[in-house]
Amino acid sequence: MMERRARLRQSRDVQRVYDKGSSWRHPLLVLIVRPNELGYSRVGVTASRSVGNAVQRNRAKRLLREAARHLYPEFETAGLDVMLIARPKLVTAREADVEEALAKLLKHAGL
RNA sequence: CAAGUCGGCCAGGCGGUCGCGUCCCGUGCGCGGGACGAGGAAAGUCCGGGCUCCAUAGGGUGUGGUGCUGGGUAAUUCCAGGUCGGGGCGACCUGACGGAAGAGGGCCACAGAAAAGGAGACAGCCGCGGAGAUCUCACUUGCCGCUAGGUGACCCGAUGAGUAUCCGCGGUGAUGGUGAAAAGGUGGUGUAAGAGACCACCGGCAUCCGUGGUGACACGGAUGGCCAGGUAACCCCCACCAGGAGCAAGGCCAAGCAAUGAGGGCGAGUCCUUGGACCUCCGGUCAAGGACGCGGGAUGACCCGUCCCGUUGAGCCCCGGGUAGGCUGCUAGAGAUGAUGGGCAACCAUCAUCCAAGAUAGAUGAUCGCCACCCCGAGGCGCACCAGCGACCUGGGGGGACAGAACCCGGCUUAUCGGCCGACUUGGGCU
RNA sequence: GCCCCCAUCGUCUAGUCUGGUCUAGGACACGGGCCUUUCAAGCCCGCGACAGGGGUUCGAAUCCCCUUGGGGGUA
Repeated sequence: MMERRARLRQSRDVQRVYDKGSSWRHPLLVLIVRPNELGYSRVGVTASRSVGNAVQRNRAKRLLREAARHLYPEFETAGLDVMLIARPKLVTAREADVEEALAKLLKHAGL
């Protein structure tokens, strides 16, 4: 994943994004975005029980991180807190498909 | 060669590119380099322990667990060996059975006569008592007939017969049927009919003795009463074991609120002694101490007992406020590998060498190439009349499971594409 | 992560402790019929479940074990 400061790690940060952020959906994943005041962007990933067992949840989160790592330069300086939520179909997807889906969502979000 | 049994092992490999976590080194603080980085089940959380905190005079009653035997182990519901029962031709698998004649209670639906301490008579069989034929023969007699004979009446007599049958009383557990289960089996004696009522043999049980074994138990002998249903994964009895919670345990730091709280409610008292002050000087109020009682807490299931606190405030409930950040625990351990020795084995002892994940919105990933492995179908080549076969060659397509450490171990259970190795059994063939 | 609890017709439940009378009962829902001009209500009939597997027992929704799926608590 990216370096530590570019991750969303605190429970309160995640909760703030969930409460106040704007969301965009895709069959593979959901994107939630909220501006922060740090001058750089942070990314968090999550996968609920509905995605599958522990192996499948880890796999889903790794795919999301990998896609976010590749696209991070696109929005690094935008100063946003970004949450990526895995959906069940993500488990069977390829990394390139995930990256494409994330790019599409970021475009919709105006980045 | 075929079929099978048991045990062990692996969980594709190599190399690029881009990344992640921990530690170490260097640094121009931007970063660079190096080492290490999931499993056999990491899973389910079903057992057992370590570790941490809380508690810990004692006694009793419970609750939960275990249950052939002696070992192994830190410990177990685990493991290995033995014993017994069941299954299999066998290798082997599997189960527990402590106790139901050693305490007691409960339950055994339906069916069936009867379902549990010895009961019970539905049918059947038998005895006794009572009632009691049909029919046959003879006697008497009517009719028909020449005779032989036929047919009817009478209900006196005889026989089958006091029989069949019916009723009552009793005997019977052998037979039938019911059921998961009906109180040993076979043969005989016996009897009115029968019955372990008695006898012989067999099976099983109990007690005692002997031999072997640490023991469960096995083998042999004697005696006994003649035989005792199932269920304790129903209560229970016996023996043994178990204090409670869990790393979100626990410790430290920081931050923060009205700083264990400003509010509301509930909440257990009488007596005696002493003291001085006040009052309306009988007495009451106040302070200290004591007795009995009451309330609460600890003894983490309960009771007694013990200890502590409170009885103008212990404690409980409502309401309200704040933090949920960092460090530590955190990985060197019942540790791994090898050798030697002991033991049938599980396992143990000694020595040597080695250090091998520590994440915390939670690291071990993404992608590409090559080579192995498995499957599918195509072409060539070879064999073949065909069907087809092939361990050879060529180039394609597809597949690789179950699953992710979260304090750490030992087990169990469950999931799992496929592959390899070893030991053994049975059957067939060849030498 | 750890610790608990639960699972019965489409839904809510009774029965489970104390095994048999369970072919598993009830309510709502659903389907059909009667009634009504029609609808509703009412009456009658029907459909419909013991999460899965194994064991104990003559017999299991019930007792025991394993698995699966839900729910709750915990700084």
